[in-house]
Amino acid sequence: RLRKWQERIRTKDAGERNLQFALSEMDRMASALGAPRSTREVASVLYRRALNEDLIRGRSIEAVSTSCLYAACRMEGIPRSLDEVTEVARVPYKEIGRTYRYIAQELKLEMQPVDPKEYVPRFASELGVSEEVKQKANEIIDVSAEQGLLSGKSPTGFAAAALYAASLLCNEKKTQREVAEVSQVTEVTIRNRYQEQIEAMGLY
Amino acid sequence: MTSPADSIEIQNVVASTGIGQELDLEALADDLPGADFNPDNFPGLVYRTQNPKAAALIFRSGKIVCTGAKSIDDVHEALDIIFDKLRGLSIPVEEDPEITVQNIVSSADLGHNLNLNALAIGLGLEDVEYEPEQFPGLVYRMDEPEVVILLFGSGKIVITGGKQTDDATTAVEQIVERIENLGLLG
DNA sequence: GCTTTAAAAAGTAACCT
DNA sequence: AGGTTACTTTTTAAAGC
Repeated sequence: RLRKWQERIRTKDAGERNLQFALSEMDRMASALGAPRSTREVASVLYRRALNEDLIRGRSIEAVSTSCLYAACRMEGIPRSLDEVTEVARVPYKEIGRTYRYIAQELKLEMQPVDPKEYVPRFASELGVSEEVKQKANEIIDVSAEQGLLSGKSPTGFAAAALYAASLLCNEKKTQREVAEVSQVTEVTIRNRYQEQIEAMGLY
Repeated sequence: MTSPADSIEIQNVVASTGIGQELDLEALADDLPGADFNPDNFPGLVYRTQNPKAAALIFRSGKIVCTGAKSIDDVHEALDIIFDKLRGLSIPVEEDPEITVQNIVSSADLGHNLNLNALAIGLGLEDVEYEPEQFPGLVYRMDEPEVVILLFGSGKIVITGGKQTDDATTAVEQIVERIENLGLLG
């Protein structure tokens, strides 16, 4: 009886210690990603829910913490791509993706696909383009998505191409290389999405 | 009018069987030309047949997995070739070992582009996995028949996890009906 | 969970010319 | 800029770590 009681305390203490570690990890990554405090709070709520529903068994605290932060950014409408998250994480891309899908399913988060427009403000400010370019990029995204070009495409690449096209249309040209750098997408992908988008806009 | 069900093509059939006889894979690797055996990487010996094209994983226990065949008949033909090769090596093989089809992978074409974003919401986010950042296909798990369907923006789809030939047909009819009811097909 | 095998779908990426 | 190769997803059995 005493053993069980001691074990319970030990488990609870371990859980608390692990929770503190998870919270500090999420805080570290959120800082590195420049995510606001609200996002860290959402992420910590997700982690506590995962802990309460025993979703961490068989997975690393690192992977669950990282996935919660990735999900929280999306839920707050200020997504970080899996590539960006991987850069500040201590677990590989594939494991973050797999753990995120598991957590999202089990916690019934019913995550909507990321809207490429949600990447525009951040990429645009990193590129240092005007408000006009942002608006044009959003317009390009809406028009080409309505024409069915978005299905299956990476939201990051879609946003990157729209920003590249918008920078040309607004005479504030950014090179494909510059856009590729801030969006973590290859120039080949930007070129491919760009061609489809300007055709959709009737601008070729 | 051709229906999507008519576009179904079986792409791969996975089946398991066994010869009811323990095998010395090291010796078998030497006696079977073209056999790949790397016990450090994987416990099974890999043997490929050319006609029909298939790959067999042969285990020490005598159990065999056959994959890559384009039809159930091809699975039987490929395994018969392997059974005969083993017999030719003086390894006793039962007359007609039981062969169990474990998985059939098929492809089909719905004939219209799909708005995967709308489809994810329409089919129910709880039953759907659609993460275009990680993979361009929408993953839909169907209960009856119990198969997994991958749907792409082009309208092309993949049906996998079925054990019977008509699972794919039933699945395609079901998914077409669901998408039509959602007003998302063409 | 991982290792291996096959196959389709479409997107993205890496590498070479 | 283009082409090739290769990886992402799903399924499934096998024996063993």
